[in-house]
Amino acid sequence: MGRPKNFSREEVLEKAMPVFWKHGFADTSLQELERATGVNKSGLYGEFRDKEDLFVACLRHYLESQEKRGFLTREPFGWKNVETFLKNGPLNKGEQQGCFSVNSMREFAILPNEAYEVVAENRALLQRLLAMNIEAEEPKMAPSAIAELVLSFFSGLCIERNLKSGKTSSTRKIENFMAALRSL
Amino acid sequence: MGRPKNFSREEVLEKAMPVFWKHGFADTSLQELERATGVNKSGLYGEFRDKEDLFVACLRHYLESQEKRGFLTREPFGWKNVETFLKNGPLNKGEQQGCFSVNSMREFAILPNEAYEVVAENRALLQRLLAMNIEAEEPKMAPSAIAELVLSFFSGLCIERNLKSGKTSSTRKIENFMAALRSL
DNA sequence: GAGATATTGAACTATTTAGTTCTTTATCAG
DNA sequence: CTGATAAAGAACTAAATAGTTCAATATCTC
Repeated sequence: MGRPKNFSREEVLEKAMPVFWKHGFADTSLQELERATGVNKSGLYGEFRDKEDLFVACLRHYLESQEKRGFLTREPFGWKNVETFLKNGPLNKGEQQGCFSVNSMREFAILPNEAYEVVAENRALLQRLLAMNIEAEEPKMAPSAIAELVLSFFSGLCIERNLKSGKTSSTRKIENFMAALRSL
Repeated sequence: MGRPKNFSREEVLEKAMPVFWKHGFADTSLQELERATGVNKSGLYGEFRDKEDLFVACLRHYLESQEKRGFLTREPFGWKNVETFLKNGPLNKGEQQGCFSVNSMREFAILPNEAYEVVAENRALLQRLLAMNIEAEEPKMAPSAIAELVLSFFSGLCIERNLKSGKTSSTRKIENFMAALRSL
C-alpha cells in the first residue's frame, strides 16, 4: 500500500458543488475549485477526468441528495407534499440559491451531453412523483398535466431566486399557486 | 470629415444579441462577437466601453424590442392577452431559445449591477401590465397576486426551452395553466 | 526500520482571454 | 488633387485558462 489520500470523493463533491451552483460551469475556474475543495489540481485530476467530469459528478451528487430529502414520497400523498416541495425545494442558504439542476439548464449549450441526460431524467422522475401525489387528490384535470404545471412553476421559482426578494413573498406566492391547483 | 463607419450601433446589437442569448456572458468570447457582428475589436471598443457594456446594451435592445411586440397592451385587456404573452413571449427561432432576459438572471453573479437593474425594472413593468389585464377580468384573487404567478410560470417556461420538447406540448401546458387562472 | 507505492504540491505548457496600440486605408471638405 | 480626419485591420500585451508532468513526500506492509 502507498500513502492514503487525505480527501474523499464525497468531500470534494460537497465542496465543489456550491461553487458550480453559484457561478455555473463556464465561470468557475480550476483555481476556484482548488481553493474551495482544498485539493490541488493533480488531486482533482486523479479523481476526475476533467472539469466537465467533475461538474457532472457534482450534478449527480446534488440530485441524489435532493432525492433523499423525499418531499414527494412522504405518506400520505397529496397537495401537502406538493406544497412542501415548492416551498423547500429551491434552497436559499447563502451562496446556494435556487436549484443547481435548474441553474444548469441555462448552460446546456456548453455542457457535456451527460449533463443534459442527468437533468432530463431527474425531471421525468419528479414529474412522476408529482403526478402520483396529485392523483391521490382526484382532481378533474389529468394529474400528469397538473404535474407539468407544477414543474414549470417550480423552475420559475428557482431562477427567480437570483433576484433579491423576501422569503415571505415567495411563500405567499406558493400558497396562491396551491390555491389555484386545488380547484382543478 | 473623415471616413464614415460602415456599421451602425443597431446592427451590431442585433447581431451580438443572439450570441449572448445562446452562450451567456461568460462563455461568449470577443472573437465570437467579432465574427458574429463582422466588426473587429477596435470597432467594437470604439462603440462600447467593454464586453460588459456591450452585453447590457444588447439586453436593453432586447427588452425594447420585446416591449414593441406589445402583447400586453392590446385592447381589450384580459386573459387573451396573458395567454398570447405566455405563448409568444419565449422565442424559439433557431439559436434564440427562451427569453434573453430570463437567461441572464442565471449570471447576475458575474454581470454588472446595471444588468440586474435593467432586468428587475422590466419585470416590474411586466408585473404591472399583467395585473392590468387580469384586473379587467375581475377575478376573486388579487390581480397583482395572480400576475406574480404568471410571471413565475413564464420564467419557468423560458428556461425549460433549453430542454428539447415539442411546441405542441408547451401550448397544451399553457392552455391548462390558463384554465387554472380563469377559475381564480 | 527499509522499501514499495500512491498522493501531493509545485513547476510547467500551450492556448485563450480581454483589452490596447499603432499602422494602413478609405472618405470627406476645400 | 491635397490634407485632414476617422475608421479598419492587424500586431501586440499581460493575464488567466485547462490540463500535464515530475520530483518530493507521507504512509503502509513486511
